[in-house]
Amino acid sequence: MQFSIGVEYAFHSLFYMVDLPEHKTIGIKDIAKLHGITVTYLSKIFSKLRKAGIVRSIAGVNGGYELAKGAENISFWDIIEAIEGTSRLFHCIEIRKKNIFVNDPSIFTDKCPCLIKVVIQEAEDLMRNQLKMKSLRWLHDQVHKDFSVEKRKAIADWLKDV
Amino acid sequence: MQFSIGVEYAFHSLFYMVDLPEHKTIGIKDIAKLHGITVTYLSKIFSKLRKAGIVRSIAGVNGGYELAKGAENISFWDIIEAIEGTSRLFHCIEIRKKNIFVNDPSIFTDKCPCLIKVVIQEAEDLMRNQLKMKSLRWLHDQVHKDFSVEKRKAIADWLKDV
DNA sequence: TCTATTGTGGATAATGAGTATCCATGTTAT
DNA sequence: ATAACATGGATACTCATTATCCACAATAGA
Repeated sequence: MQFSIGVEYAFHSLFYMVDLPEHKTIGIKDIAKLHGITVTYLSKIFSKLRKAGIVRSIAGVNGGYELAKGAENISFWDIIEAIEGTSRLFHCIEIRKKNIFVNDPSIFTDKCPCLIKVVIQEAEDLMRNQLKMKSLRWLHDQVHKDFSVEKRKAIADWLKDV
Repeated sequence: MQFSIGVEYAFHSLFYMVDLPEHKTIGIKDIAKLHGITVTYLSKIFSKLRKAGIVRSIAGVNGGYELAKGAENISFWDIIEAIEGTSRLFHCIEIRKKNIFVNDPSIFTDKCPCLIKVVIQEAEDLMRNQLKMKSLRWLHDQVHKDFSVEKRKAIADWLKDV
């Protein structure tokens, strides 16, 4: 039970896009090369990010992607939910409906929703809310603080040429 | 990205075992019939619960399963971890290692562990801790509070005969 | 207008985890 | 001894994820 690899690709792709100069886009081709994966595969991931309103696409020559809103308004959970979808960790499929006590409805009248589901979803919400509090901007600033001058320059140069 | 169905089978199986009289065991066969699944499949789930120290097995005639400790000492998370394992939601496979900046090690010297992983794991820990606070006993008492006298009797009678 | 560049989406295959069953084996009360 | 019970190996089926190829649409610049 893990997040898909697409979440990691999304995080690391978006991380570099924070430094993109205003009105400059970056092509899928360049990010795919950066990660060593194919263009068409990464495009599926960016398709999800686009539908979630995290990035914006510009078609045609010199087109590409840019962040659809400020990095401070893109949370960790926004990115995860864009890739993983909105489904819950515990999806009660009501196996109780099949159990032997069901034959007598007067005896088997559980309250719905199932309490197990409620408890697990409440715990899940704690996690989600924590992830909603950390933004892509925060991640970017924390990480860049520890980058050397040379590394920041290397990234900036690379972004200039793509 | 969801918990496996085994988690639900485990919860609903253990729920009935709380009412089991002292030193009385229940056979896999009866629980499997209750849920409408095969004995061998449910035995895989109970094998995990046994290895996690949640239930204890007695082989041979009149054998079966019983809780290995008090229901108040079995948390929601204990049950989930027994079935799902201990792996984390976000397992950073370090795609950065493949990226183009790696060719120059003096430039690419990220601190490990990856900050993305740290943040997600901290959020996950909030969820885990919340699930560690709710016990099987608590679930049992909350649900039984709302059960009718007839239903409680039906369950008790069923447990007496298995 | 033509063309090279860039994103979009359908079709498809490979992989791997989860779901599920059957059967052989070991243990134990009667 | 035997019937009842758990255990573990082998196997197959299903399904989401991972991944690629290709045809198509959009667009900037020659």
